Amino acid sequence: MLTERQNATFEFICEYYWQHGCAPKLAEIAAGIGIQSKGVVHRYLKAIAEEGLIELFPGRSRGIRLIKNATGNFPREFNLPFAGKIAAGKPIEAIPDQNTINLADFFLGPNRFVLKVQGESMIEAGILDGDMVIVEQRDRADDGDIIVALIDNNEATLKRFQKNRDETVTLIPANKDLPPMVYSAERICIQGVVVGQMRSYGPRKPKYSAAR
Amino acid sequence: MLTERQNATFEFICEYYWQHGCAPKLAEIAAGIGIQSKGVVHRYLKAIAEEGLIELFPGRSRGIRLIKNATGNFPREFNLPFAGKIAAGKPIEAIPDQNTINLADFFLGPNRFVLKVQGESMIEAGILDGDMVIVEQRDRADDGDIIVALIDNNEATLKRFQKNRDETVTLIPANKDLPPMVYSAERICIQGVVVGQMRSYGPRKPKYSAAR
DNA sequence: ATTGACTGTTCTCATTTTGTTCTCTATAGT
DNA sequence: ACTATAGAGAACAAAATGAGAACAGTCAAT
Repeated sequence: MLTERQNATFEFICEYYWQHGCAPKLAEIAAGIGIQSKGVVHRYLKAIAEEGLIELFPGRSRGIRLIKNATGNFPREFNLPFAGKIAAGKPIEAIPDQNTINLADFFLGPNRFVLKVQGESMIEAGILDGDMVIVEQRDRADDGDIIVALIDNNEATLKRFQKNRDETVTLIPANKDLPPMVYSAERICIQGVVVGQMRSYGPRKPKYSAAR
Repeated sequence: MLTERQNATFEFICEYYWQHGCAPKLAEIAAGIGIQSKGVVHRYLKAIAEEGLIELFPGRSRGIRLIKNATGNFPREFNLPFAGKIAAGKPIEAIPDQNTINLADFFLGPNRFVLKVQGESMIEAGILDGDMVIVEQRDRADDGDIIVALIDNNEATLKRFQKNRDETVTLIPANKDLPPMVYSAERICIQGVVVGQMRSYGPRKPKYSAAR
């Protein structure tokens, strides 16, 4: 169990990590939690390491590695170089002031989960069989949103949503072969709204990690 | 675990790499991080190589290859809850032992960058106007791969790749309105292969104060 | 092939920074 | 009084940083 100051130290380290992408040095931690002595910081670090929250590399500068995250800190280092726009017939056009793209901003958010899509009902909206969709849990949607809906508390489906005036809703597939369906509002339970979509090509199959 | 200056060195290399398309030489790195000595730079390079972030080709000029991008130093979790499969007409089917999906495994990798797609030439492959594609830098591709190609060192394009017997290649759009194009192999320079694709719906319309 | 400029590699040396270990003091709470 | 927590600060060893010289391999031009 960490003491109050040890906890403050740990949170400072997490935040520093999040901002800088590397561990702070002792003097920085001291300044960050409002004390002068590096020696005291070192004492705290040993205690935190004892708890298993961090790992220390003795003697090394910034020799701290986070084992567990403080709540809510997203890794800022989840990004890829952003090369610009590609349009048919033109050279790749760089976009100034944006040379990396942060996938966290792109996908992460509260109350989101991932579903793997089976079937081709949304193929004309660019959602293919096997794609992943990121769904934000909500109980209402706007017209035109792609939603995950439960019909009669039984069938799940992925369709475009449209609310009608007469207390009915229409679920519209993006597939010429499938007709839009009209339901009375009570039969439809909105599970969430699709906020993102992703697909992985190539021999490398998407990996899943079991929950800890 | 990199030190502060080693990290600065590494970031400089990454930046230089994506800016110039090749690795910097030692003197350039030295100037870039604000020191005089090539020897010091070399010491840093060995340390970074030790961490597995770059690969060194001894003796060669600009003999540095990036293994990971600037942010892949330390492992962090990047997970979303994985709810299972959704297929039309069935309940959502949970997949045992796959409760979270790791976006890092899905998308991150060496020599990858992101392009924003303009135009609808790949629309039937589920790549829409405005989508992002993750491209892995490579100079060769297999038949059927979706590649980023440079035609006559000028035009960039995103097409499906097919190698023909007679030293030509065919670039095939996924759009009925556009014909496949045949080029002599010398005119085509493969920039990379699409390994992933993603799309973000929104940004969400201003939220009206919805009474839940 | 030979040359010379360039670039990477390997050293040594000096300096600064940083982590580590101490001792000492102070404050609360049982 | 005793103990646990907090903090200051000194002293020291080790790590990190940097300069620069000397050498060797690469590469392009003659």
